[in-house]
Amino acid sequence: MDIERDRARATAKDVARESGVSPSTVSFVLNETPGQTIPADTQERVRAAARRLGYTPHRIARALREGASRMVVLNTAGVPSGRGLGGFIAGLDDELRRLDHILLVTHRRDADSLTREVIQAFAPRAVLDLAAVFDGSEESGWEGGWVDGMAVHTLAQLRYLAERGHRHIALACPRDDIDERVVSLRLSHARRAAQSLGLPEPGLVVVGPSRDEAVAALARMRRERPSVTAIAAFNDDTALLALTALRDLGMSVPSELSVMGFDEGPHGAIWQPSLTTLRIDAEAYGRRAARRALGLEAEGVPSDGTGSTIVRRESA
Amino acid sequence: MDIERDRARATAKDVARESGVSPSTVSFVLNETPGQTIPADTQERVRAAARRLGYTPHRIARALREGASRMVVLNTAGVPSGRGLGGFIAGLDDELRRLDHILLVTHRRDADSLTREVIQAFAPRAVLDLAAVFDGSEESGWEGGWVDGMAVHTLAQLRYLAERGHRHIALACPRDDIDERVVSLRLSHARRAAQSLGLPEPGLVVVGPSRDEAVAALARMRRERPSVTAIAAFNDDTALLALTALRDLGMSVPSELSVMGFDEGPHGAIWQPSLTTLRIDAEAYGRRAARRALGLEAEGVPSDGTGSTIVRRESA
DNA sequence: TGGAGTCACTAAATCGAATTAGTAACCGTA
DNA sequence: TACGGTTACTAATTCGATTTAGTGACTCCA
Repeated sequence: MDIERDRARATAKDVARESGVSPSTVSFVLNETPGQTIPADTQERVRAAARRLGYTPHRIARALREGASRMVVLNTAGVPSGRGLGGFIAGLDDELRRLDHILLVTHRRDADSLTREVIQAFAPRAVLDLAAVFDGSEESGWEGGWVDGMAVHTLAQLRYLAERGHRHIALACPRDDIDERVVSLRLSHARRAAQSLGLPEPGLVVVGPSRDEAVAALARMRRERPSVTAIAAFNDDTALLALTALRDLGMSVPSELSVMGFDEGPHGAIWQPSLTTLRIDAEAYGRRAARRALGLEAEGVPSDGTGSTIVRRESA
Repeated sequence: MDIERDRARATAKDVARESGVSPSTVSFVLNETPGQTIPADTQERVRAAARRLGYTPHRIARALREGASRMVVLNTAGVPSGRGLGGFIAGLDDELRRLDHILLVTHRRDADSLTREVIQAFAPRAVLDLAAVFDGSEESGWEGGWVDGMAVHTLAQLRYLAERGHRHIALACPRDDIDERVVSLRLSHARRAAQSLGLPEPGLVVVGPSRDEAVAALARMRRERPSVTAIAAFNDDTALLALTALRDLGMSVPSELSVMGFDEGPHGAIWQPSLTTLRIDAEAYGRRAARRALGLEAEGVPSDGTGSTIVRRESA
């Protein structure tokens, strides 16, 4: 269980006493407060004392004074968890840590209550809500970030299929606990991508949530749009469900129909047939999101289409 | 991105002014401080003012005063994420919320640094580290909780196989990013379960991390322990990898070898052959863990073997 | 040599809630 | 009628870091 209690944690006052100055001076030295003139030897004395006592600022006290904790909350509710999200979180976490902030992740579906609660509770510097982001709309502050990256990645997915000769493509999207906004943003990206590739408007198949429903949906698609030769899935799990349904229908992949995943997950490699998909490296986007959340300039982070690679396997 | 800032949030002082009493009285009323005698009409005046102003206590200030935030941190690093974990978290979250605490989940692999950092930063009431819990050892404070539940569930898994006539069972465990301690605890549970069922000591197959390695491991098992007729996997993903490897080896499941998963995940149902597994309802354990973390009596939570059901499908 | 300006600091206020130590006013009773 | 006890509150302190407003001591230039 690991409850750890402060065993007489050192405060700024302790450091002050130890180094023979006032708490104010300790603060000035340790925070390198601009406009203060403190000689190098005093600074060294203070720093040494802080080190000796193992002083770490009490962040709650600091947060009370500053009016906000050095903390960013990310709510992932409703966003599928492929490798891309993992990378995004890793990048975000790492960059925030570098900026002396802490990332905390929540899984709440009801983003509203979560957001309000956490804000009330801890006054984080920022609350990032992935699902809200996918509203696609407007001034969410994420432009150029992961979301625009998603547009580029979606283009890469469709381009791969187009290059292999597919013109009539269907978009497979899930109906489970994934947030609708996320799905519809991906769809609009896909439509635009198809257009820019000179493909006809792609159709839509909703696979799931159950296996039977997936089978029914694909059978219907087969009847109503027999020209479709490839399926671009919303994510790997959707693709796998589609593969299962196609097998149930006795169709062979990829000879009769190709299937392509998105945001590589762990199961595609061991499926039968194995799943062709797109590996997304979202770490850089995570870093950028971190800087943006703190109101810093995001520098040196790629905003172009790099960061995704085709994982070519059997299904497409 | 959703940064929300306090737009002039009401403080206890505001409530005091509004209701014509002192901040102390406000605190007494709203916290129902024992030993204070405040007439009902005054109480009502204070509460009404609080309501009118939309007052919510500033939790950072409260945390500074109390020495700990009303918050519990759960680190899931290295624990596989089947449905069981999800349920555990849901139960934990819900119960903590009921107790006016907030749950925050982190994904850090290096639990140590995480723990230290978060404790320093926010002084949570408790930090739960699932991986550490699985050290299995001693006084972790979790006895009787999810971990002991795991022992019972493991027994249920092996019993199902035993009842279907299997005597020589191999335990399949993963070699990926799952914490070793978790794996070894499950193994010791499984050994004890086998013993209590009167089965011979079960063997061990390490499947993975790659498909090729899984194939090699199962081929070796086949050679060296041909009497084995069933595999009890560490979790669903391990089971699926084993199924894939067996297919690669041209073996048929379940006629030549049965495979059983653990802690039902989403993919087993759509696999070929579909995966027989165990569904774990860990929500009750989550609730119990919540109360325990806050030092309360855990009441009315099942500690016996209820809370898991066999999901019978094709593979075993 | 006196006034302005810098240096090297410190005292005190602040953030918001909780809590300890009081303090008037009243009530009963010895 | 004076004393103890309760009622209904309030003032002041605390948590720990940050920050504003100072304050002596010294330097420099006129």
